[in-house]
Amino acid sequence: VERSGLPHPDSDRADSVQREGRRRDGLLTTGDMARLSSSTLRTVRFYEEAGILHPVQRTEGGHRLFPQAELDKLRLVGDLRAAGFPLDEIRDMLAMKTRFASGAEASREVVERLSMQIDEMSDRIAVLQRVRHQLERARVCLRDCTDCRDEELFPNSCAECTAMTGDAELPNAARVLWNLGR
Amino acid sequence: VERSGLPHPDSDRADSVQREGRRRDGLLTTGDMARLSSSTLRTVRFYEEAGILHPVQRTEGGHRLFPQAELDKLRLVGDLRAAGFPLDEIRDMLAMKTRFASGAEASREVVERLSMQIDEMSDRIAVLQRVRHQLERARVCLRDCTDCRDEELFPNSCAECTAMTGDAELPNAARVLWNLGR
DNA sequence: TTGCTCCTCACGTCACGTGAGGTGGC
DNA sequence: TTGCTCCTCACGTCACGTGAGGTGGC
Repeated sequence: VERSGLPHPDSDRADSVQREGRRRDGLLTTGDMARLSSSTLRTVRFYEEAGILHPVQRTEGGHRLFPQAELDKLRLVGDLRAAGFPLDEIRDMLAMKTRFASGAEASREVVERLSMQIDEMSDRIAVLQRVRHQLERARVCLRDCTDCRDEELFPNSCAECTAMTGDAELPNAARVLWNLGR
Repeated sequence: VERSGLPHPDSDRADSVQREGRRRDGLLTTGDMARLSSSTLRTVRFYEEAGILHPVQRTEGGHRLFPQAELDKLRLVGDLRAAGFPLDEIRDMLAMKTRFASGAEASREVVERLSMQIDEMSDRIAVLQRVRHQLERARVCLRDCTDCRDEELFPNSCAECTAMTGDAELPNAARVLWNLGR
């Protein structure tokens, strides 16, 4: 399996300058890129093919060599992918600055784009929190059944059990997981 | 385009009993399922093929008919998919109760599974919050450039600008989006 | 010289989207 | 009878995973 190790702490910049890149010219191999971004060799190559990463050069043997800035980019892309943004949008965003003639204009556009993405992320976080809360409520309901000694009701008639009927607002997850109708 | 309308509010159970399903026998068509779960016809069919949804019957013409409980299931599956869980895991979870002989045992297993999923979700929420915070910090940095009137530095030498060098802790997103090296 | 690393195809996977062309049901 | 709804293939898509078979570089 082609995999990378070690998570990358966003902190400790000082000695990471020493550790990042084992080559004396400061360039990074595909493997360095993968390890230092917690991604994979395949992902680095795929992102190059997708026009997102650009090696500064290749060795005679065809090995890619990347500058440090490409590692920073890869880390950002990884974060944005984890946030759920598609590669097309990410690529477009990375090229934004070059599309405008003045710093003021570029800044306005990039800031607006960032605002939209921040809002999207807030929406996604809210969805996750809502679903998590539903699972938490379901867990509370079903924990009561840990003491169940009933051999009559159990598999198919749990809906008639007092443990279930007691609570008026049964969360949907509990109803579905416990095969209560309705 | 085969799409469904209207988001489903998790609340108002009372009148949804009337609105859900336009048929007098209380059964739901594929289209009803899609609309009432904010998914699509394709998704409903795909979930049946995947062994997750089960129509109670088909009409002579081959139209699927689902009971209300399958709509509840579809809604839960939609929530869990939005939360990032793979279908295999969801299917397995939906079948959990049937795999145990006693209610106590089933409860313990389901509760433990829910706990793991809740923890996973908390991790994902934490990641999203971290990335969102990074984008927010980048936005603050780059907003300063909205007043940029410099025609010398702009596209390529922003790294030398006092607006950038002033702040020691430039977030990675700002460095990458503004093409500052390092 | 020996490994470990990196290379290029190329097919597989997951969860659907997107038509094409045809029938059903109130 | 006219639409709108639903049907079944079947190929496409996105972001990689996963080998197979071969070479590079300290």
